[in-house]
Amino acid sequence: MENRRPSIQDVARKAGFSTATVSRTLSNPNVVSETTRNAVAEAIRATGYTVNVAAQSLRRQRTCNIVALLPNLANPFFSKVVSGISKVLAAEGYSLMVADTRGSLDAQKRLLGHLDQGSADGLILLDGDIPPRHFDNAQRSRPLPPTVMACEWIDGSTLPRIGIDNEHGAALAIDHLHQKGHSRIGHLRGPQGNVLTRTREIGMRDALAQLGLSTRPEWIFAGDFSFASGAEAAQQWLSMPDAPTAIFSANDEMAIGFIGALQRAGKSVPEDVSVVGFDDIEFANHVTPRLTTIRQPRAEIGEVAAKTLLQLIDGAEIDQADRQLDIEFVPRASTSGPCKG
Amino acid sequence: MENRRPSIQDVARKAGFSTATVSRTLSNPNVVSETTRNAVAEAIRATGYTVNVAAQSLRRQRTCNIVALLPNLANPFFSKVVSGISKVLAAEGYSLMVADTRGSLDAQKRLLGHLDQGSADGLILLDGDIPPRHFDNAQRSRPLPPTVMACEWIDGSTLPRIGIDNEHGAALAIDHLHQKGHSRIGHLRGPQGNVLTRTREIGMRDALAQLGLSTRPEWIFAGDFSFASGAEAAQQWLSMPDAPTAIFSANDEMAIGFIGALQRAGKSVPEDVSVVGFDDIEFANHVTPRLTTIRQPRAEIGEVAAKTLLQLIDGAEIDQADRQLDIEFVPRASTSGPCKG
DNA sequence: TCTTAAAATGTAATCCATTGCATTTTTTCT
DNA sequence: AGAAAAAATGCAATGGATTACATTTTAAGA
Repeated sequence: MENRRPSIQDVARKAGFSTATVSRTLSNPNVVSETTRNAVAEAIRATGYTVNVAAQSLRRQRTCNIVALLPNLANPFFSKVVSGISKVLAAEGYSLMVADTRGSLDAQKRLLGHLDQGSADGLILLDGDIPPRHFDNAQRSRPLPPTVMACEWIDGSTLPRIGIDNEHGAALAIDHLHQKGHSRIGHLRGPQGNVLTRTREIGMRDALAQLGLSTRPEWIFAGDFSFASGAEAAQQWLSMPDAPTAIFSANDEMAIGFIGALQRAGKSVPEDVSVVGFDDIEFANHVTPRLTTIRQPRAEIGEVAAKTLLQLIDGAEIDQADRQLDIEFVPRASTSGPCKG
Repeated sequence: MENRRPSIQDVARKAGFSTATVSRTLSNPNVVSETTRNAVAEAIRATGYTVNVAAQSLRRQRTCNIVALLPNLANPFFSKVVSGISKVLAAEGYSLMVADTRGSLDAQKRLLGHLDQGSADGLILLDGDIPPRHFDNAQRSRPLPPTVMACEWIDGSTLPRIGIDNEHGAALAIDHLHQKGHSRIGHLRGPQGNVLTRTREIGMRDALAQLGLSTRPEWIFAGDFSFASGAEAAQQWLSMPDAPTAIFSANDEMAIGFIGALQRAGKSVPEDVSVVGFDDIEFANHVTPRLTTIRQPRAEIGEVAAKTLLQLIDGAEIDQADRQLDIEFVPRASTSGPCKG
């Protein structure tokens, strides 16, 4: 009672050919005769053979696995990007392995092991907060596998990256608020040190300057991209004698947390304060008031990142090291002129 | 200029030992002498060696990969479950591969290939809508790898499953509405054919019956777990002469979509209609009104599923084929007595 | 010190598919 | 029909790590 999985040997024996021929039938059918092709197909059916991917990877020196490193799997922003990645990879016969970078230190270490172990043919990096030395070939004992960054990026790195023009996005938000008549504009920041936090804030300040406006230090609220941090900012806003009439939030979740907390305190949006978010997560279109925001093509970012990586793996040169996809300003109901209420 | 990655041979040569000893040093350090251990460690450092996982998998006949099949990666409900899975697996040295089951037919097929190819040591199934024949050993050419189901499940299958008592959850919602004084209670259903849809609806009907109540066919709104379908249901509700005063929604997203659409139509919740959701996704606590719902321990479901699978892989017998984790009723602001407004 | 057990290490087979090269078979052309 | 070219197939090495079994070294016991 043989109970191991059938190997290519079993198929070869049953079909009456060598393993070489069976292998060729599978990977390059048109070099074998039709008769053989049929015989092999039949033997495969009879044995229930499927290729052993470990052996295949070992011999071919590639795994057809791609690793995506992301800060937080549970975050709906990323999950849609990953969904786009997954779609493209699946279509090309690659499998996607995902790994949270924010786990225990131990997990973090094991994860970085993927960079060395040859467990993946390539890497998609969605977290800009990983120590850059891991990605600098000069400091590595072994060259980095093909890698692209998406959404976030590591400063100073020359890895290709796919994302959007965050400063432009911020400018769209500010211009809109200005057009609505606001001049007292505050900002709900992302986490310290994050590249998105930085560029969105810079974009905001530049846009304000362009319009001859400026913000005030106390109008910049600390946040970390979470609902809760938006709600905390709302408390500060409420206690402020001289609060801004409009807020540009570095992402939608904080904007929604902010609005929710204000509403619970008896304020209304946009009557008491206008709010613009960033990302256009699905939820933004279903809260009340519907959130004015900047749309990022999340699934597309994932798709383009995956395609770029596959090109890189195939040895192509990437012409555009910093590919910026189009964003869109989405006016909805969370903004109006100041002092309407 | 040798440019291939260092293998265990290179380490062995440099350390002056056989590959067997190097291998043992790595996988079972206490069977080699301390001197050797140090020499090997030094050689590893010098060469920059890391194990080749393909070769290791081939020889050991296991990959340390786990595949999770889920209907939709972009769904925030699942992403938190996956996050829990990922956490446990990472801690045990396993990698997680994720695959959307709802892609092209081609993708679907390739995905099911994971069941055969030995590309994974085990499988976590989060989608109850995969044709059962793929999971029935009697109909398969090869026995299924160790598999557990989480959240959803396949009817009639004997695979171990980790989830919650959905009927009980529904009953909690109904009891609450009844206590608030509602007797005209409607339901926002999940997608047709889904096991969660079915059990939650049954739970609702049973609970109503228990209370001597019943619902009406027109009070059962079709849905598919999306925001949009909740919003559509709201339109129907608005046009209804004899609408229910309370709605139990099969998940939070539909509940939120429903509430948002009502608010845009000038109605308010809970004054015009009370709403109870299901799941307690993070959003639920940040919308206005904050959503009364049934909390599922999403991360914990993922963790328990992963642990159970690892036990199964280690050959343990699973005593509880249907493990139900505790749920919690979370009263918030979207429910009140009827006709308050 | 000699014997025996225990510890440490080495040898070589094994896991399975792929592929360069050699060989055989078939086709084509004169 | 015979020679040359093309197509089909086979042989055997290869990828890298693991491990049963054999052998050597060290430690323990008498």
